[in-house]
Amino acid sequence: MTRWLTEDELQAWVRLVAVVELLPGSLEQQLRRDSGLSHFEYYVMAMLSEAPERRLRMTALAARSNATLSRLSHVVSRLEDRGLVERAPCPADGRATNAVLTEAGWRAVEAAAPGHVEQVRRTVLDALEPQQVDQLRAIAGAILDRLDPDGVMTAPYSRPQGQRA
Amino acid sequence: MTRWLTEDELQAWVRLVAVVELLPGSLEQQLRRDSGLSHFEYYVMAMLSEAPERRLRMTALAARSNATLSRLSHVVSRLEDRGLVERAPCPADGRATNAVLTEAGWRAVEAAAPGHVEQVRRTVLDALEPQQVDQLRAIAGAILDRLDPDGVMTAPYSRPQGQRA
DNA sequence: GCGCAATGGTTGAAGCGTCAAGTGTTCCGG
DNA sequence: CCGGAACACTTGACGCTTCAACCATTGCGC
Repeated sequence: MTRWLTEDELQAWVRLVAVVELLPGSLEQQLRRDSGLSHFEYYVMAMLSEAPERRLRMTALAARSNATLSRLSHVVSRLEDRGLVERAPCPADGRATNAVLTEAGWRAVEAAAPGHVEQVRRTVLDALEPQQVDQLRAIAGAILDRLDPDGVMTAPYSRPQGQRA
Repeated sequence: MTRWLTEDELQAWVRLVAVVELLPGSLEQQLRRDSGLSHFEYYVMAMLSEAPERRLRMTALAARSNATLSRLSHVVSRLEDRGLVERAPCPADGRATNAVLTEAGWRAVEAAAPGHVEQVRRTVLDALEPQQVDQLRAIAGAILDRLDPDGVMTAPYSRPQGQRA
């Protein structure tokens, strides 16, 4: 009783899978080469850089970056060793930990951002017509309603503000 | 001199990143739960199941699955341990190895396919209007021209044939 | 207040991917 | 043909993610 895919659906699907498979590697490669950061490390630090006080609780940071607390904890430990992030106990809740971007961390993000945005333009946005960008916004939005109904991952961007990618 | 992203571009980009980040996990989870296979294992075996004789040379298989030869070699070793795939030296070229799907491997793919297709429908295709599926096909195609100019990853599907995802 | 589940986070071992180095073929110039 | 370069992998060590177990703190029922 499986509803198999039509030819059109199959092609759309195969291409989407290929994009999903290839895009992370492309971003990863550029960032690692030019900034010595993994995409995940960059993303975590970018989230911190946009947060008030450049600090966020581990749980919030994990949600925004779609990571388990464990993964985040390990990564923050490594970033801490490199002096890019610091941990600070949360005064309001003794169980919680805040991750704080250091000055060096801020500079690292600032330095990495332009190259990253360039890469995004090169591989995605500049490949599309303006109307396709709109279509992509709608399509990705529709898919996200299924994948992430609460919009946890896009939360920081859901209310229009001037922010970098 | 960085061309920063416009509001529209930023939103499209943020959502695409979220999809790219979330979709693999969603597929992974369903497959692992229902079939005990990782998405990559499933994908490799699906490629084999569609190949003539259900066999492919390691290099070709690696290209189709966007993996390094090393990664593929490790994965094939594990699948071999589980009796789902076998290695056979290639008679035509002494350097080459063929990966062959076993009967058990074929049954595993057959068993996993319906659930996987269901998941694809649930999370992506059924979330979109028919015209959006067409748009997605064009958009993903345009991005792939940048990411994978030679169309290595979509090669098996470039010529229309009746095949499952 | 007291006990106990829930919350927030860390840790260590195991598994998978990557990278560098290695083995054995095949191709090819001379 | 003979030697070296290119090719098709394989292997082992290292790094990152996951998973399960763990500890400390907080909230809550009573």
